[in-house]
Amino acid sequence: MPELPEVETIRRDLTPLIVGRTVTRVRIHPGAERLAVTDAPRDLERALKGRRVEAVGRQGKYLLLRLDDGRTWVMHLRMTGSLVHAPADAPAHRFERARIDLDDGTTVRFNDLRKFGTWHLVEDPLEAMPNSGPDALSEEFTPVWLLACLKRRSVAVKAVLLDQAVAAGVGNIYADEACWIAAIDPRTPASRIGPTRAKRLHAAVLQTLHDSLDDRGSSFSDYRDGLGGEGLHHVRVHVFRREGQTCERCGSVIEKTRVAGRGTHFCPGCQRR
DNA sequence: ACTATGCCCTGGGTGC
DNA sequence: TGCACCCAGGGCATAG
Repeated sequence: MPELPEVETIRRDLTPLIVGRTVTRVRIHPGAERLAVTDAPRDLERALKGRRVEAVGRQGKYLLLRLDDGRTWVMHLRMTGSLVHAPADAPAHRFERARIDLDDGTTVRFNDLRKFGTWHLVEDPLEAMPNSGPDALSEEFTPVWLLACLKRRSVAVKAVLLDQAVAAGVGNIYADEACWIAAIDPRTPASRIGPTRAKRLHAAVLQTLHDSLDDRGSSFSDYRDGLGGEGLHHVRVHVFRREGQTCERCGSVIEKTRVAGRGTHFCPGCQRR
């Protein structure tokens, strides 16, 4: 599940390897046609051939490859996607869905078990992510903004954290982790969170994202960094997928439930409504 | 405007 | 061993 720390790790890995490189060929493999959203696969392959990558950016969970014709190649990895830089002769991963050849003889492979990943080729990145709000690590994501978002919603606080219009880049892992760090029950109605707890929750979101970034992300299942390696953070989480284990803060047994349609992990002892 | 639900997709795990 | 079934979930479409 690549969320903000995982996508940012990939961005940092790929930047020195692909910026300044020209795409010599793109192949979207049979069965992966849905990867190409804005154009038919063959058209997208043609449009990308010969383009030079000027910069690799990120907004929330989207990776943004700015090209020399001014357009942006917007990629989303969804749950099981990865982008791995590899030599031309490296064997294809079992779930390789597309391959990008570069002018220095290297490649980037797009691997994606569940085929949920998307590629957009657009003039303006916002076309590909119309519902994206402030990136969770940007200056626009502030305690005041978070409080305002919480105040006007009746759903669970975790559902608000998962809303990409509120804090782009936060997904299921880090929403659970942030609620634990802030000692807030993820089921709490959002509008009941006051200024004090909103400030605490905001700090918790930043903390969990930075902690994971320091570990190059979490590899619970399919996530790989830009070099094919695993992240290290999944062994350092506080609650995510730790149901039945002991809470390190209060000793209670961590529980799992469903919130906003997502598996949700929390400590019933120290996370308060 | 908000909220809930289903869809996309496939491997891995479970139970019989 | 085989098979049916369920689960994982980000973002979007749709319905209420």
